[in-house]
Amino acid sequence: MPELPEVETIKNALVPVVVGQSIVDVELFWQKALSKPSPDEFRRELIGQTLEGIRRRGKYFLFDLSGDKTMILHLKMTGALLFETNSDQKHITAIFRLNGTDLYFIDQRKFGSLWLVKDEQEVIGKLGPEPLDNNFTPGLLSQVVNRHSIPIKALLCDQHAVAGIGNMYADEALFAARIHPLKRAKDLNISEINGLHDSIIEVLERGIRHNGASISTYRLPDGAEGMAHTQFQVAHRRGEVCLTCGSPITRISIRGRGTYFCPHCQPE
DNA sequence: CCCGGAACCTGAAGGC
DNA sequence: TGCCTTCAGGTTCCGG
Repeated sequence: MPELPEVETIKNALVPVVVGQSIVDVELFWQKALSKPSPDEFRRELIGQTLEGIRRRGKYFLFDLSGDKTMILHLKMTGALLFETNSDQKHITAIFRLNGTDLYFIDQRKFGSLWLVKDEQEVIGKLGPEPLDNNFTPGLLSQVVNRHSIPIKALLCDQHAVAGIGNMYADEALFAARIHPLKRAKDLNISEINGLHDSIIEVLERGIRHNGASISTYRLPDGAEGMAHTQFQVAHRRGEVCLTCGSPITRISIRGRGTYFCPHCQPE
């Protein structure tokens, strides 16, 4: 599932290829993916514009255009952005035909979303801090954590608390920090918060270094798989043992999300 | 404030 | 083999 490292990896792969290209045509096959504006307006406004840059905020892609609007895209759970296609691609949500490349927005479960807006804040304005920015300090994390009494796992997945962390990397960060996922956020002490801060950065950066995790449908734009899942200590390791202590990895459900952890390394 | 559940979707996996 | 159910999890919303 695309989380911060996956979105960052895709963005970094797209930039050298598509930035500078102009949009020749836009085909939208799943209209419900488009939150704003209307499909006609979307197509009319995009055609002829140049892609001037791509940024990431949390799990969102922000496409800077030569006009005064920004196209925003979210892959949700099964979305992918691919160059060309391997002929039998199903589930095409949209095709962006550029003057040098065709960019396909593929989405098996059709949860992905698109926007074209003047003010990007109306889409991403409520996101929490970027965990890989310099301003994401232990003190900032402490402020966020102390405001909530929900399980720390649930808080890490809340995009309004910290942006970009999803189910997989939340489990990985908590394992690295040796914190039980059900521990109430505000019950974390200073040293746990400091450790969690460092662990969040560590697991996200490791994810990026390994090109993201191909647990599900995630692919790089050229179709290659990421390797970050081979580094996972607990996430999606159902039925396996902890690489640190040999205890069986346990799976519980927190807020309806599968949560993997080591009960020995992450005691209550 | 916190939680559970539903909704949006499809395909994979498991049970019988 | 095949039908049926459950599960997967990013985000939002709604009710208790």
